[in-house]
Amino acid sequence: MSDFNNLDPLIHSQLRLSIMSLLISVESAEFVYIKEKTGASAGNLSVQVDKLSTAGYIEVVKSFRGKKPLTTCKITKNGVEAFENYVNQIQQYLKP
Amino acid sequence: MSDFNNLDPLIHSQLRLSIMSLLISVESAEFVYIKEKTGASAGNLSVQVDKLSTAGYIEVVKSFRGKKPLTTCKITKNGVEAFENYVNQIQQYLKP
DNA sequence: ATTTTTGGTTTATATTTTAAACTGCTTTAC
DNA sequence: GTAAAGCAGTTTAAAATATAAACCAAAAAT
Repeated sequence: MSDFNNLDPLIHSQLRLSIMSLLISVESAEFVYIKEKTGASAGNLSVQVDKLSTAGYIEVVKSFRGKKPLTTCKITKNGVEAFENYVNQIQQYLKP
Repeated sequence: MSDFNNLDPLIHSQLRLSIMSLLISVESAEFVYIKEKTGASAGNLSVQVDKLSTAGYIEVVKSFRGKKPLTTCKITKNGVEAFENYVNQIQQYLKP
């Protein structure tokens, strides 16, 4: 069984993969920054950030900068693990 | 832009990725064989094979072995190209 | 001869993704 | 000062996808 089946579906998604691979290389990132970097719409990003957060892969903190709302995302230990797992698996499968 | 966006969505899917990565390393493969290797249900496999075929990524030939229907799949030149492209891109993005 | 199996396809349902519309506050323009 | 426009998101609804369930025709088994 060449099982791509156990590729974590929560990570295996265009946008969530972008988010995770951005967050893994950075201490934390603001919503707007992620939005710009990934090119996602605010709505889509909001939903996907929620999913990653619910899964415990990222931590989301809502605060304010001056008077404007500020949403900050940070990958969790679990998130790092899940992402590395995903990468290892897909690398394995797609090995030349 | 760390663009995962141009990861061909036709290939970026659990099952279709399985199918393609199986077909790329083999001259051709029978439906039943692919089904066993990937662990997919017949229905799901049928649909995804259709999509890859419609996209011109694989070629599907329906014949008979003895008296039983036999569906054979073979990756096309376009398919090889698309797959290699996909692999290169994701390798690039996920490079450690 | 009818039941089961094989090799699928079609259709319906569940899930996911994506975008459109909305909210609440702020700043700018008039 | 108040209406219009912007910013930073969220919620909801619609479109697309994936998956499974139901089905079909022929063949094999009982």
